[in-house]
Amino acid sequence: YHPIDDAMWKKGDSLPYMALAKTFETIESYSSRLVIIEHLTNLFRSIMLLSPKDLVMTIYLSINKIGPSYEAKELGIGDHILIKSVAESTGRTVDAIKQELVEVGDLGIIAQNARMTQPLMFSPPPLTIASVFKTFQQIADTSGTGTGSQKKKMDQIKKLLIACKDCESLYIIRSLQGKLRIGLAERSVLMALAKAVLVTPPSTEFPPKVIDIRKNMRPEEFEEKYSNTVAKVTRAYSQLPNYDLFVPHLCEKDGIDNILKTCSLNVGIPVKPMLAQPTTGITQMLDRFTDMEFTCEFKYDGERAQIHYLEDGSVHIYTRNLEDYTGKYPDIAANVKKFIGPNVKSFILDCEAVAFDKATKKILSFQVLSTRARKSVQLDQIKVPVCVFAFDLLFLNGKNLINEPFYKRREVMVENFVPSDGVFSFAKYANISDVNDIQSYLEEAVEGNCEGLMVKTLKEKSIYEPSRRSYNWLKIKKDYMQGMTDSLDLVPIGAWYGKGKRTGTYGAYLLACYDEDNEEFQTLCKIGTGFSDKDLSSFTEQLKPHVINQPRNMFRISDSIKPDVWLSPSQVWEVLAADLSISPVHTAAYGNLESNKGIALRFPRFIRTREDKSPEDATSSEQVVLMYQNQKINNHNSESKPQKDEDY
DNA sequence: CATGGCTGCCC
DNA sequence: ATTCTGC
DNA sequence: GCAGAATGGGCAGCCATG
Repeated sequence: YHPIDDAMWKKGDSLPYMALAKTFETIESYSSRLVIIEHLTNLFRSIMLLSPKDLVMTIYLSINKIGPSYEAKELGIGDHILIKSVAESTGRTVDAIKQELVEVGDLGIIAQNARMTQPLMFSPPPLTIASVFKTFQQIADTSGTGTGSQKKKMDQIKKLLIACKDCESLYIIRSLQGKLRIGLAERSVLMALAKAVLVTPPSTEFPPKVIDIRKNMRPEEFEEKYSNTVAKVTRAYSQLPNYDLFVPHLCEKDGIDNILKTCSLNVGIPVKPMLAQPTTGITQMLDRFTDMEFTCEFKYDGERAQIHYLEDGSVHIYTRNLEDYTGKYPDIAANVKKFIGPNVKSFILDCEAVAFDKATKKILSFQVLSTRARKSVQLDQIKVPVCVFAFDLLFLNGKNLINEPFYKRREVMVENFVPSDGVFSFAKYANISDVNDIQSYLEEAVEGNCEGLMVKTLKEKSIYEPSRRSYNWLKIKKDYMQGMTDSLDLVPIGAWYGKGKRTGTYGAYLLACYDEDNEEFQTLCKIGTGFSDKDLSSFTEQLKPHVINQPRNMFRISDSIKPDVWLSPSQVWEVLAADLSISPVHTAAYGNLESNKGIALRFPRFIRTREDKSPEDATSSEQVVLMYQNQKINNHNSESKPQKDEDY
């Protein structure tokens, strides 16, 4: 590939959106990530030479964002508005589009196949990367009640669609849906970016001296440089996850060499957080950490909070996905001075914010935390107080700690922060390695209203490096472990058509338990995970004969749940879940715990069919209530309080 | 001005 | 969040 | 083992509708 001669535009031309759309089309036709990355690399090489100003916008369009999470506005566009837009621009009804969606499984394909029927005085100019990106930003900026902002958004979408040629509408629609689904996500985009700057080094000359560095290099030599570059680039990005700032540094002369310095950690700018991989048992965990020292920590059920404290005393708080949630937690900001040691001037602390009952000094459930207001919260209006549980320290007093081993980071954290009742605490931990000790520690964690344990290496491979392996930590929850959580046996009574790679089969089902007293099926959850591809197609076949036109009278269903098809009860499926919650939409044990509310499953997944059971043998509503009441923590949040309190 | 649907984001 | 799948 | 793409419950906040 020659990045100048083979590009579909010339230096000085505006970068056509078609160049990106065609690259997406190619990428979509391959499943090998190596091939995918090579194609995107080539596009990036051309852009860096011919239209360098458009590189950042192209990256954003490739990862489906319009800016860094912590500052970008959202599109505020969903399937509803998109279907309406496609319907209007093709002169068809919303119902017709929805009907076709069942067969096609992809709104983008429908848009691509349709002829746009808007009358045009003259054909609009071709889309450019800049015009598409700008329109996306304008859509995000469109807001306001009574101003018809949704209509305005639809008009902007329709304008885009009319200007689309060829496969462009496919990717415009998918971008607006927030799902490109071409087998490319941020990690591969970063690898392609790294490869592009390596293969065709940024240069002030045009054409540059080096078009393809591989021509003067042995393949092994290139491969080594490449993996080195990827490591540096992804590392740098995780320290400065902002393409507006990061890309210019990368494209400087010697950008790669200096990238870790030019894109260093900054207090006030979020860091990509370390994440954890699920582990099915203690043995598996021990296998992963053979011959390494590790530590076990309670895994609290709250919200990840990366707390930044700047020298000027200001505080910023970011979520797991780098959203700015400072406005949600003014109480944490106000409390910082209560929990820092005397020498602390600035820090980045990795924590979990957990709902906390000050009276009983107990942790409250995630569901309670989620009722907290989220925007511009005033200190005196806080209804759900939180306690911060800190577990890692990434930065202190101007010093970057992410290259220190975990035991060291923890040491510095414990030295410099001060637990404060109901306000701040260290995540409880123990440096244990014996299987039985870990087992009982896990039980203790669950007893203490936690989800389970986090397991982390202390010395070897213990630096804070989300770029290399984003799942370098392990998590153990009791529901991952066989025999530690009761499963449920439930009946599919409805189904939804699958989308994307599940087109042609049902993609999700509505499950119910059986209420013996009323002889009715009551819904407990939808389910869409745990199925192998084979399961998906065989269930679709098996259940087809059981499709019914109307829900049976013996189905208790809330108005807000409308499956694409109803099913007569015919099978029983074993299902696992992490928790049970009070539900506004599901009808299991309706009114039993709270008036007008039922019970639902949290994180439901399919395990297997229960060939030995018939629908009436499914888990009963009574059993569901018992399971709810047996939870260590629930939303009534007290063992002493009777559960039934709806009438007094 | 209340309600309900849609969206984004948390898990 | 959980899970499956191709590489 | 990674990266990507299917899918879950449930909440606040925003906007249209009546």
